[in-house]
Amino acid sequence: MENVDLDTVNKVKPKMPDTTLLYELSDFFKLMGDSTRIRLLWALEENEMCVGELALLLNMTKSAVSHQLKALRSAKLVKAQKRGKNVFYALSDHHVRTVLEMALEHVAE
Amino acid sequence: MENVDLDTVNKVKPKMPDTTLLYELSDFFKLMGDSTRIRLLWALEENEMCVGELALLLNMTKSAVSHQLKALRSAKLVKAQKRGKNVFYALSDHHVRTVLEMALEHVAE
DNA sequence: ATTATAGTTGAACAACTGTTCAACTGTCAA
DNA sequence: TTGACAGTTGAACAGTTGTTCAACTATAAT
Repeated sequence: MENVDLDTVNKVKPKMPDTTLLYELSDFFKLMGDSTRIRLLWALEENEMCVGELALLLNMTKSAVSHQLKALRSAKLVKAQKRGKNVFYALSDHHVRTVLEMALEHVAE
Repeated sequence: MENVDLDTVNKVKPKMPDTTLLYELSDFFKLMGDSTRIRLLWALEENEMCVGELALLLNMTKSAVSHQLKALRSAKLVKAQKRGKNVFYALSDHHVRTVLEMALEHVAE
């Protein structure tokens, strides 16, 4: 004897996005849900930088930075370019900028 | 003998947002970075619903749903209203809608 | 060739996260 | 008041995550 409105549930059910899409969506947000990665993205929005510069800027080890850059890279949020001994990273998509600004607006209110 | 451009680092450093803001920002994304919570938000965008309905819709226990709703509630993303034996949840802010659609656009490309 | 630096990688570890379970509160109906 | 149902809560557990460490590759300079 459940006290739920089945009509409501059945009305909403077909409007839910595809499961695959939902996972991609939450994976995207998961990637942003870490202060280190957010800082990396923010920094790269200002300037392309190599791993050592990013490490210095964020006061972290190169290893830690490299690990996080790898995550951002496999999500295609940043791209890497090797020049000499250095690997320079840059935003691959300025869609990211919009989302960041959007969220900042939400948070800052 | 570090091979980094200190000028770049020093130029970017003051442009980085305040630490507190960065944490709020990543906390916000962290909250979205879970498929259950995303689905809850999506569902509530269609209709306010009680815990039992949400549990049915998402095929989860009421307990699990309740736990996640609590997280969303303390972040002020949803609001609760008790009516009789039921507790109805609704989006407290349709800023959320914009961010979701924004991100969806990014993911869906 | 040798050495030093830049960056990457994988394993290990601690910290955190989401779900389950069981016990609980509060509300309605009989 | 008793019973049934809606929802909440905290502890426990497994799975995941981020950083560290040490070993590694690759490039440049001497």
